[in-house]
Amino acid sequence: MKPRVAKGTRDFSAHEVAKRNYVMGILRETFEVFGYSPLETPSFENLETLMGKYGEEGDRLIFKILRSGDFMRHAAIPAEAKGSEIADKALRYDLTVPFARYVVQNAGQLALPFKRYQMQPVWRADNPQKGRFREFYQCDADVVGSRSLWQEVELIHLYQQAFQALKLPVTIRLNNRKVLAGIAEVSGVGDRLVDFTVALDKLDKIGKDGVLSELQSKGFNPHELSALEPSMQSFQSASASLDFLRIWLADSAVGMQGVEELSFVLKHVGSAPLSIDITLARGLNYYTGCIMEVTANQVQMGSVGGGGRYDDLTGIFGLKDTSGVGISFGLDRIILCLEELGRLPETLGDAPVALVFTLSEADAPYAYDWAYRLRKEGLRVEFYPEVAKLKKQFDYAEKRGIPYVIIVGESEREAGLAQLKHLELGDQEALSFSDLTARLATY
RNA sequence: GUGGUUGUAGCUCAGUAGGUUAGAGCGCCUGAUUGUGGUUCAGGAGGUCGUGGGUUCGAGACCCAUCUUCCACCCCA
Repeated sequence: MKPRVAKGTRDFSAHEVAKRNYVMGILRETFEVFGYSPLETPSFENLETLMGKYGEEGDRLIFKILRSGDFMRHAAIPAEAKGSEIADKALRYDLTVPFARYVVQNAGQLALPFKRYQMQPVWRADNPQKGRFREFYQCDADVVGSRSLWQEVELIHLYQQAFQALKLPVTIRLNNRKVLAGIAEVSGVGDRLVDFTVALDKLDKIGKDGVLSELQSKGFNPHELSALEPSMQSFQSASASLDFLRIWLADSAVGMQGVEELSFVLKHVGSAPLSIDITLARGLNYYTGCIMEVTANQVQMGSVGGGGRYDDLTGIFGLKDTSGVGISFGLDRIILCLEELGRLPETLGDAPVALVFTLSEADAPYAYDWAYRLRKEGLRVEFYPEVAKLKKQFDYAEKRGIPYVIIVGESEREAGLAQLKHLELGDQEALSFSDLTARLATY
């Protein structure tokens, strides 16, 4: 059997972990600056906690975990066992639903509004593609217990500040589910909102004709199609699109509310790289108010983040009237974008600064003692544990990206010094312990 | 879940209309060089050709299944 990682998963080498830590560090810092506290939840939840929260498509992509022991014993008809009969747990699909579960479970203790951030892997049984994996990290910030639109403004600024710190130019696209509901309402297709939004969401990809023909195949009649057509135009500016919607949706209470919400956010969001996009729909069906999506400007990649407001999420777990709004960063895609643009810092080094050579069994204790003392000084030092040819030890240091080599042999031992050699420059010097420490500390 | 694509040495890849012991470059190991590498030279190790069936006198090449890679759809970070 050839060893390999499971489909859609990856190993992370030291270098890749360093990149991930760099991005997560910036995100953590930003989250905390904005007043969010960390939370971690289990890798898997009870199946019923997750099922039905992500739409029909989402249910299909949830990784289910077989019951332990004789997992067939609950199946009424073993030959036709249903997933829920032989599996009772599932890997988390996102961080939002486990968060909602946590909020409801601890409703009594939490001070509202409750703000949390969470950075953990999630799993989806999807087919892999560019920037798309079956195990990937999400980094979320959510707040529950406040209907204030200032939360939306704040989250947009959080996006702005985080991506600025990451040096990744992005565009935040903003829309509101209520606007979409309003459009459907005034067009007489309020009962088929989902079909409409799913098709509309593809406008930038398949064009107006593509959207129309998809709607047609879903059973929309010509009259309805022409009623919906105004939603597929492009606008000069955000204010122009809002002006248009105010007239078009005047007869729809929900639509007008959506327009007012958009214009409030727009008014207070200042210089953020924001664009109103009434074709933005997003699939997750728990969103009820504002929805947003972030795309990198110079990289061909799916979205690097998304989020929105959900009024009923905790309602599913029995806690009514608790509105929430949150955003998500796609860590893996962000790293891919930064790599493509060369925006990752070069000093992500994790390697030791020096490798102490072992020349012979007799020299080893003295050489090791140098490593021991340097480590007590807090220096990252590696000790070569075998007696080996110098060529081999040099090659090892080279391959690991270790800049300095320390050689302590018989003559150095007698002098109480060590040779410090810089691999790239090739220069070498016999130094005392304190001089050597000072040299490495300033590297 | 659907459609296409990929899989040969540690890595990148050759392998012609099915025909003896499957090749190259890089890397790796050993030596020239018993305390100073990166160059050079000489030698060497390493492959159940993704896996399982099938066709054939004969399969790395052809057929089927399955897994995997990448891409697209669906959907999404």
